[in-house]
Formats: sequence, C-alpha cells, structure tokens
Amino acid sequence: MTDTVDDPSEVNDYDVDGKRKYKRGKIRDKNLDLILSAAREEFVTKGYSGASIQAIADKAGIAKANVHYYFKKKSNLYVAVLDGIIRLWNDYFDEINVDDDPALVLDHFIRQKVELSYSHPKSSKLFAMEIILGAPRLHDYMRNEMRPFVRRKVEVIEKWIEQGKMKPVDPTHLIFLIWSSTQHYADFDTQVLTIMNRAEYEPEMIEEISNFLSQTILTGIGLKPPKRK
Amino acid sequence: MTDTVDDPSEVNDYDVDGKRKYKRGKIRDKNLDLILSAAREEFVTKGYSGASIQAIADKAGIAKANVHYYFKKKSNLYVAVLDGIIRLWNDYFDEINVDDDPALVLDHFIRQKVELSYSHPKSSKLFAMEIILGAPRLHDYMRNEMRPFVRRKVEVIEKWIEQGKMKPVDPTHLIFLIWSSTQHYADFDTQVLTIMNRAEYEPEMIEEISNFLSQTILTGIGLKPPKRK
DNA sequence: ATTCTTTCTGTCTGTATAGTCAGAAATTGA
DNA sequence: TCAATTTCTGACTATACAGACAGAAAGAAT
Repeated sequence: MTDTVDDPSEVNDYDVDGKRKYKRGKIRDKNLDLILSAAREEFVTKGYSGASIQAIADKAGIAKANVHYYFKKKSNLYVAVLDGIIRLWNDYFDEINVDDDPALVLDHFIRQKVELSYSHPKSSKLFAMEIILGAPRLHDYMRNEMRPFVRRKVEVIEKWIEQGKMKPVDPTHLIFLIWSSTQHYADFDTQVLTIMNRAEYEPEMIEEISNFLSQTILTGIGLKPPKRK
Repeated sequence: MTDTVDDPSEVNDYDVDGKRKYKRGKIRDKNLDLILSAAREEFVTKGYSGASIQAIADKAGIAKANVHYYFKKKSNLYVAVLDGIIRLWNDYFDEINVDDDPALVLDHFIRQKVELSYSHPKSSKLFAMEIILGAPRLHDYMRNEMRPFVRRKVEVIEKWIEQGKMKPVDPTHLIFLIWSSTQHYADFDTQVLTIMNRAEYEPEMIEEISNFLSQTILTGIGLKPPKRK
C-alpha cells in the first residue's frame, strides 16, 4: 500500500532491513478506512474544493485534527482516494492475447465494466470529475499506466483484425466506445434514472444494459455476440 | 432571455404595458457576455466551489463588485451559465418523425453530437460535472425537458421497429449510447488525447470519430450506415 | 511501573472569498 | 444644461476553512 502520510520518512513502517519496527495497529487501519471512505463520499458529492475536512471528519466520526494527523494536507487525502480508485481499476483490467476469442473477450470486458460501474459508482464519478477538470493529478498515471494498457489491447485487436477474426475498426476508438458507454451509467446515473423514471438501479436493469451494450457493440464491429442462457 | 439578476422585479426592463422603460444598453450586453464566458471558463476548470468571483472578474476585465452588480450571488451566475448551455443544447435537438429514414436520422444525430462536443467542449464538461454531482440545479430541467424529449424520440424509434425498419433494440439505451459515446470525446478529452498522444483534436480526427461511431452503432442495431463521399 | 510510541484533541492563526454598501463616474434623455 | 438612470468601484464585513501546534490520553514493550 502506498504511504498515506505526506513525508514517508516521517512515519516509516520499516527499518533498513525491511523488518517491521512496530506492528501497524488495527486502530490506524480502521481509521484510515473510515477517513478514506468518508472522503470518497464527500469528494464525490461536493467536488474537491467543495469538500471540507470538517465534513469528512464528522462523517468518519473522528476529530478534524485527527484527520490531519493521518493526512497532513487535504490534497494528500484526495490523492490517496484517487489512488485507491486506480488500484481498484487495475484489479479489473485483465490481459488478453491473440489466441483468445474476440467475441468472448469483448463481451466479458463490457460486462465487467458495467458491473464495476454498478458496484462502485462513486469511484467512477470521482475519476470522471478529475479527468473533466483536466486530470491535473492523473497525468502521470495516464501516461505511464493507461496508455501502455491501451496500447497492449490495441495490438491484440490489430492482430485479430489481421487474422480476419473481426472487421477492421480502429481499436482505440473501440476501447473508448466501451469505456464511455459503460461508465455513462455510473457517472450520469442521475440523468439516466430520471429519464427512466426510476429511483435506483435494479439487478435486472444491469443485466439489460450489459446485454444491450454487448449485443450492439459486438454486432457493430462484425462479431457474433456469445449466447447467454 | 432569462433574467440574469436575482430579483427580476428589482431591475425590470419592461413596464406594465410591456413597453421598454429604457433601452437595454450595449454596455450591459457586452459585460454580461464577458462575465458569462469568463465564468464558463472558470467554472469548468475549477468546479463550482473552486471557482472564485475574483478570478472571473479578472478574466472578464471587470471589477469584482461589478460582477456582483450584474449577478448578485455566485449561484445566480452559475445558473445563468448552465442556462446558456441548455439553450445551446436545445437548439441542436431537432425533432424526428416516423416517416424519416432511421439510418439517415441517426447518422445525422451522431455527427451532430460529435460536432457539438468538438465546438463546445467546455459546455459539455460543465453539464457533465453538474450531473455527476447529482444535478442539484438541473432536476427540473431533466424532468420537464429532457424526459419528454427522450420520450418523443423513443416513440418514433419504437414505430420504426414495428415497421421492421430496424432490429428491436431498447430505444432509451440507444439514445444513452449515442450520448455517452459522443460526449466522451469532449468530457474526457484529456484522457483521449493523452492516450492518442496528441496535443489537441484535428478536424480529420473528428471526421474519423464520427465515421467510427456512426458505422459501429448503426451496424450494431441492424442498419446500413449511409454512404459518405 | 516505567518509558516510548502512537493516537487524539482543543485551540489558534492566517487566508481566501462571497457578498454589502455608499457613493463616484459615466451615460442617456429631455 | 440638467436630471434621471445605469454603471462602476474601493473599502469593508463576515465567514468558512486548511493547516499548525502543544500537550493530553491511550497503547505497547520492557
């Protein structure tokens, strides 16, 4: 886990031999957890500037000064929250390779992303907000992680096309299409639900959405959507 | 035009007979313009809370107190900006009807939305941010304008399906798919450009994007994309 | 029991910022 | 020219908030 304190040298869990100097207490972990999830909630409903440490502290049931004990500056807390989101994202990213069946892989990818939007809408929104604002804190991540990730997928898709497994389409735009259409249901849930006249998503809707997107996109690029029972 | 001041009765352009009491000056119009576009810029890069009236005033070349003369409260200015965006949106929404050719209409709709994302990225972003934050100021608009708009389109698409003009797909999700995939290029431009390793969009890219989306989506719902020369 | 470390908190400070206000300056209309 | 109206501004107020800090409380290790 990335250090959550400002200056890692200030509170260092490990000595020079890599052995623990002290047991990282349950207290610390519990509080970090409380603070991080309160922060996620606060940041996503108010935006970075609109969020207040006091509100986060209240939500977490912790004194404001104690939040500052764990995270010296607001921006550190924010980065820590984003960090968690990126880790979550990466866990879901799995690699694909040339021998795989495009239809199966893309179907799985789409369903996975819809699922993620459904299970972690707040994370999706926070990530979206950060990018809309110009991603000042995510530039490195995007250059160093996102771009290579996309490039690897693009290469595989290009091979598939060479092998005649699918119609020649621009793989990058295909990935954008999948990202945008799936994340839409998390990021714009307010709009989606208002228009569909619902209070919240139901599992059947998620199934419906996945089916529609998988069907439409796969067909759109000349693949036969895999059968679902 | 909607009144931009807080209490419309305070500064009223019209007397009881509906005749102008005084000519609305060029000064006023010019300044409203300056302020609104500075505000759009500021809000979209900082978010609502992060934006400061001072910064907006500076950008507009107007004293802060004078900004408050035109817009008594920050939130009024913000709403005025959103108002402008919605008006712009509505101008682009054109009605469709049963006799139209689905492929032509949807192709046109997609290209129109990509074009709008390209020409007004900031408006798109601001709108997106507001919805992500839960659309506290847009609930009415969505219930009263957006939902009926979607419903009208949905009805037409359903008729098309009955007439066998296209595959049976859920029209609402189709509209979401078009919205999300097109707006993505405006809202997430930072991500898109970083991944594509470009500094900014070029007209050819816009053409490329439109072609890809129109091709893929139309094919996906069983329509033959119209020929382009 | 003693000492060391971590955890916690009340209080304080400085700063950024929305919004007010009284009156000056400019513009317009007669 | 004069009076009415709009436009503009500097100075001020109130408030919300991030962050600092010193020291108290709790916990762990010996």
